[in-house]
Parts: sequence; structure tokens; C-alpha cells
Amino acid sequence: MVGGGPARRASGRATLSDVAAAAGVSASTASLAFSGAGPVATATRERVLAAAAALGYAGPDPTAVSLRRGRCGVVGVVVGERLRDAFRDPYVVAFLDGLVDELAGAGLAILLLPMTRDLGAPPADQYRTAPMDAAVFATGGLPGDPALAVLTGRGVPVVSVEGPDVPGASVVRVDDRAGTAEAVRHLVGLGHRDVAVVTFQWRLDGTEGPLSARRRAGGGFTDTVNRLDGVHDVLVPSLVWECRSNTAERGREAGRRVLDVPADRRPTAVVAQSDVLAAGVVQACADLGLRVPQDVSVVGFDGVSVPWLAPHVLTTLVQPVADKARLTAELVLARLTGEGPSETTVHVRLRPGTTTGPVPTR
Amino acid sequence: MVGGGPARRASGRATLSDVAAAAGVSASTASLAFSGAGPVATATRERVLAAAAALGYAGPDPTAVSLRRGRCGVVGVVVGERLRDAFRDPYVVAFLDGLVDELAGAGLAILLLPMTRDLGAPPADQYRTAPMDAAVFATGGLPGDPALAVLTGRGVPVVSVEGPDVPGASVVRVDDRAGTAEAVRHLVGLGHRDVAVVTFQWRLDGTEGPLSARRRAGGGFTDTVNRLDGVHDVLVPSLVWECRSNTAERGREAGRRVLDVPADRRPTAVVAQSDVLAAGVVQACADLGLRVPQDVSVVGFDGVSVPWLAPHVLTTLVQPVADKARLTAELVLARLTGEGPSETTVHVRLRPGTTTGPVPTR
DNA sequence: GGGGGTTGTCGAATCGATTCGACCGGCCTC
DNA sequence: GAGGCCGGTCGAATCGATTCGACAACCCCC
Repeated sequence: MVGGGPARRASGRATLSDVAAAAGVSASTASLAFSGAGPVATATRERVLAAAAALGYAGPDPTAVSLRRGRCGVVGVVVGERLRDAFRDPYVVAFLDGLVDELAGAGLAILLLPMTRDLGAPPADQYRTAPMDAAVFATGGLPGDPALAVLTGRGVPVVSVEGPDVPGASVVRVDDRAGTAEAVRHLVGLGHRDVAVVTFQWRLDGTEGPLSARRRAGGGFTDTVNRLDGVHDVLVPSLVWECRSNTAERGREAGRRVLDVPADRRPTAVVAQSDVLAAGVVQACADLGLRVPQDVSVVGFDGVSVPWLAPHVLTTLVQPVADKARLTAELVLARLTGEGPSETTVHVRLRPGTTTGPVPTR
Repeated sequence: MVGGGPARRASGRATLSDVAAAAGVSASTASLAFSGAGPVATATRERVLAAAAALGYAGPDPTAVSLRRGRCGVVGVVVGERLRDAFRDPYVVAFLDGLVDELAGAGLAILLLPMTRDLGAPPADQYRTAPMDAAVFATGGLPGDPALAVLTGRGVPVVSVEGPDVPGASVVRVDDRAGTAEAVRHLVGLGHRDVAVVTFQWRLDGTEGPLSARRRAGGGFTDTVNRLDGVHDVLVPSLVWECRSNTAERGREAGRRVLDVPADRRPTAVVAQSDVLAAGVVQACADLGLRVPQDVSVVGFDGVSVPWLAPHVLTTLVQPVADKARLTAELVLARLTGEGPSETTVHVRLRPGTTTGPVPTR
């Protein structure tokens, strides 16, 4: 068997060396022929390409290239708790859609990372073992999240959208607080004084119900906290109801619980922390025979279209979702070029709809 | 500077070699200390771990491990065209949620791959360059998709859910055809003879409207084709309307166009290829002042909850989404252990709701 | 015709880990 | 007391590519 030439590897597919050997050139030359960097004679290139075709070589192995370059072209995206719930929110989907688009334009692919449920438990293996050039907390996060520690420990730059807001992370801020305050002032202008708030989960422990002062003091998701602070900047809400997930279903339940009280003790307006929750509250109003906005005014947050609420048009705080996705992608790309953490802020805008009106006279 | 000891690399983070040097052991021993494979003296292990802590070494580099092992722990998931549209379908989200869960259990992370829009164009870079151990076409696919060719060319095993149905790919089949036929027989049993069909996109070119015989002959997505064939197994539909995306909005438009005709030429039942499209059709009925099911019966597909359709309960073909996700994950894992392509079938079940009833008398 | 520049090719180092085989003591056993 | 085994450690090969520096051949021009 002497002189049989270098045999194709027994295990698996052809490598660049196999191609080079078949073409009668060195591996370096074959690499040059493929990448186009450096001068290669036309005849040589063609010989290499022909050998590659014959051997079924489909280009360099991504993992090997990643190791060499020190970059794998993958960005981890941390989304809320369960995909099922997170993706039910049209706002999250729209943001992710924009982010995927922006990053794909830079040749980056997106790896889904489900958020750690239990802050005491170690994060999923993937946080330690999945290849990743950067990670984005797309739907907020908590500073104490162990997944965050794992990522920064690995040296993976983190970009967070409204938190976790920690040193070392780039942050896309939203002026939730000012926006929410504006919405509440809008209500106050309409005569409302008795306002209830329906919030996101404060922490990831499945709690639902009135938010206690004790729990509130324990710290929560940045966006949740800021939006609630925005309410307090204008007035003290009569009730704060925490939902265990950001779905219309939970919003509906919240609405039922908050509004199903005698009329003289019923809030005249509800401020929800998302359009999805607000839509649930509107449904609850229908369930309870309350008219919107004659009996109850409802305000949402996000500015996504909720067409099945028709004929209602939600009064809401519009987030510029495309801009936010673009800015987030820009922060990611900045980190990838070696720049340090930075931050940016997007602004929300009150868009009055048909779900808010003058306070009912009693 | 002789004898200064091996310095920490100037560029970037500590490596296993740095840790080994700091601990005064060889790289092999340090590796053993970390991985737990092979015997290491307790004292040695502690020295290594201490050195790692001191240097801020957070465990082996995932890319290097991937190269060595020949596996990176990432599964690509191809979802329809635009994320924004794909994720608006609760069925897709539920399936993905289940798939993520099942694969995460096996230590696998999920990489999002947007489906190629234009079959003539080359697929996105990510198909060639992203690290991936396997790929799943989660929402169907076309046999001629160039992305498919790129993946198989790379040697990435493909698992497809209802297509592309090509040699070499594992396939999760759904008995769409038999299921749809059963649903249509249900309608026929209620006296319906004039049935319209609202379908998914036949191909990814943004076309919308009546499906021409010519276009139909050109081949389409497996699920779309099978479900339409199921109708033909029972009767010839009076009209087949193709929607350019699987959203309630397009279903509503389809419903308007299909049903806004004089009563004597109006179909008495509409079979939609998804619950989302069906929900749109029900809305269209409301728009047109048609009662469901007294004037028009509507059948969906998937069996996801569409709570905002209340008080209607959609008559639909229920897909066992959790089982489907589990079976898909099993096919992926089988390919990862080196097994060849295989296939499996899931069955759908007709669940009568309140959106179908006896044919109206004229 | 020789010096300098260009072009094309190659060898070797490198990215950061894992793992096989070899080696060396020390302890047990016959 | 010698041989065998085992626990512990290390060196070197390997995974599949990229890239730098060296080198040979060739062309141009003076």
C-alpha cells in the first residue's frame, strides 16, 4: 500500500487537508484558495475547488474557524422564563424580530437562552457550554441572576435591555418612569384619583396578588420597578396587583380581582405594565359588565397592535420597537469590536386611545 | 527575564495552560482536575482549582471543547420566513417551547435560523458558518430550499417537521390528510356541500388570493399540500384561497374575500389550515354580519387555545403538540448518536366546537 | 546580467482544549 | 524479595482551520 496517497479520513467528512492533498498542494494554499486572502494562481485555485467538489468538502469547519478567530458569530439572547409565555407577547416578538434582523445583517446568529427560573439554582448548562460572542438580556433581568455571573465569568460581554443594570454590562434604558408618570398625569387630568396598577412579576417565583411593601422593598425587575415608580411620582396607587406572567389571561384575572368590588371602592382607572396585560383588564371589564372607558379607564404599555380588542384602541405608551432593536444591536456590535460597556436610552410616547376617559361621576 | 515563569497571556483571558502553569502542573493534569475524568490527587485538584479562581478562569473554552469533541451542543431551528409572523402563531410557539425544553434536557441549545425567503437566492451566511450539530425545520420547508442543500452539504443532519421530505432527512409526519378529510366528512355529515379552503402560503413569494391550478401543480409546502389533498379526498372545494402569511389578519382578509358574495353563491363552510387563520375567518364573519355557525361553519387546525374568540369554541383538528415536540427531539438525539435518518408520525384528532353546525337552509 | 520587486507556494506555529500511552513510585501478594 | 498492579502525573498527538515568515521563481529595468 506504499504510495497510495493520503487516504480520506476513516471517520467522517473531508477536511481542508484532505482537499489539499487531493489537489497536490499544501493546506496553507488550499486555505488561501478558499478564503480568497492572499495570491493564488488561477490554475491552482481551480484544482483545489475541483478536489473539494470531488471530496464533497463544503467549506471550512465553523468550529475550527471559531477557535482560530476567537469568535463564533453567535449571540445568546435571554428571554423570559418560559418561551411559551414570553413569545405570547407581541412586543417581545417584535423586538426579537428586529434584533434578529439587525444582527443577521452583521452575520450573527441568535441562540435562545431561557431565563433561569430559580435564582438560587445554578443556571442551565448552556450558559457555561454554548459558544457565544455576546449575550443580550432581551426582556429585562435581575442583577442577582446567576446566569449573569456565569456569562461575565466567561468573559462574554452582556448587553441588557432594561436590566440587569450592573457594572460591565451595556444597557439599553427606557424612560419607563417618565413615560408612566406622563400616562398617570393624563389620567389625573381626566379627574382620576383612584388608580390601580397591574404589574409584571416582581421576581421569578410565581407569586401573584397584591404586591406587599416587604416584597417591593426586596428589589425586582428594572422595568417593573421603574414603571411603578413612575406611578408614585404622580400619586399613590390604591392597589398594586402583581401578575405571575405577562399574558392576557393573567391580566384578565388581575382585572377581575382588582375591579370586582363595590362601585364606591372600585378604582376608576387601571395602569397595566404591558398592552397584553391591559388587554386582559379590558376583557375583565367586559366580564364584569363594566364599560370602558365610561366606568373604568385602562392604560397599557408598549404600543403593539392588539387588533382583537376592536373596537377599542388602547391608550398606551408606545415604545419605538424598531429603534430599540437597532440600538441594542449596535451595543452588541460595539462590544464585539472590543469597546467597553456603554448605554443608551429610548423614549416612550403617550398615545391616547379610546380606553381612557373622564372619571365617572358618583 | 529568565526564569520569570510563564506569563499570563497578554491578549485576553486565562487559559487552561495558564492555570496549569500557575498551579505547577501540566495541562493534562489540569484538564483532568476540571473534568473529573481520570485520577487526580485531592491536593493537586485543590491547587488547580485555587489557581483557576485566582486567575479568573471560568472553565474550558466552549469552542475549543467543541472542536475536540466534534460536537458543539447547538441545534439550529429553522422557523418560517419572518419571526414576527411565525411567532404570532400560538401553535408554533407552543411547539418551539416544547422542543427547547426537550433539547435543553439533553444539554442542547437552540439557534434560530430564519427561513430563506427567496428560493433562488443563496441562504443566509449563518447556514454555512454557524456551529451546529443538527438542524430542525420546525414549521415545514420546501425540498428545493437551498438552505437544506447547504446544511446537508456540511454534513449537518436534518430533522424536518412535515417537510422538506427528502432522502437523508428524518421526518416527523402528521396525518394532516386523513385528519382534514375527517373534518370535511364532519361538515358533509352536517349537510355542507359548498366548502371553501383557506390555506397557508403555497410557496414563499408573498402571493395571496385564489390558488391557481398552475401554481398548485408547481408543488408547495408539505403540510399545505397534504391538508388540501385531505379536502379533495372528500369533495372538491368551491374555492381555495391562499394567504401570504399565517396570521389572523390574513385569515380575516381571506374570510372577507371568500364570504362577501351573494348568499346563494356563498360557501356554507370554511376549512382553514390553522386556528389562527380560522380565528381570522370568524372575525370576518362578524365583519360581514354572518353568524357562526348558523350562516357559516368554520374549522381550524392545531388545537391551540384562542381565548379571545370567546364565546366561540373553534372546531379544530388537535395536534398533540407536546408529543410532537418530544418526538422531534428524539429524532434529533438519534441523529446525534450517529443513527441514520428515520421517521415517525403523529396523529391529529377532530375536536368539535361551536363553530360548526348544520348547513343553513336556503 | 544582476539587483529589486512581485507572485505563488509552503512549513510551522497557533487557537484551547482532551486523551492516549508511557512512566514512576509505592503497596500488596505470593 | 521480586513481580504485578494501581494511583498519579506528564508529554505528545489531535481536532480543523488560519496566517506569518521564508523561499523560490520570474519579470522588469537599468
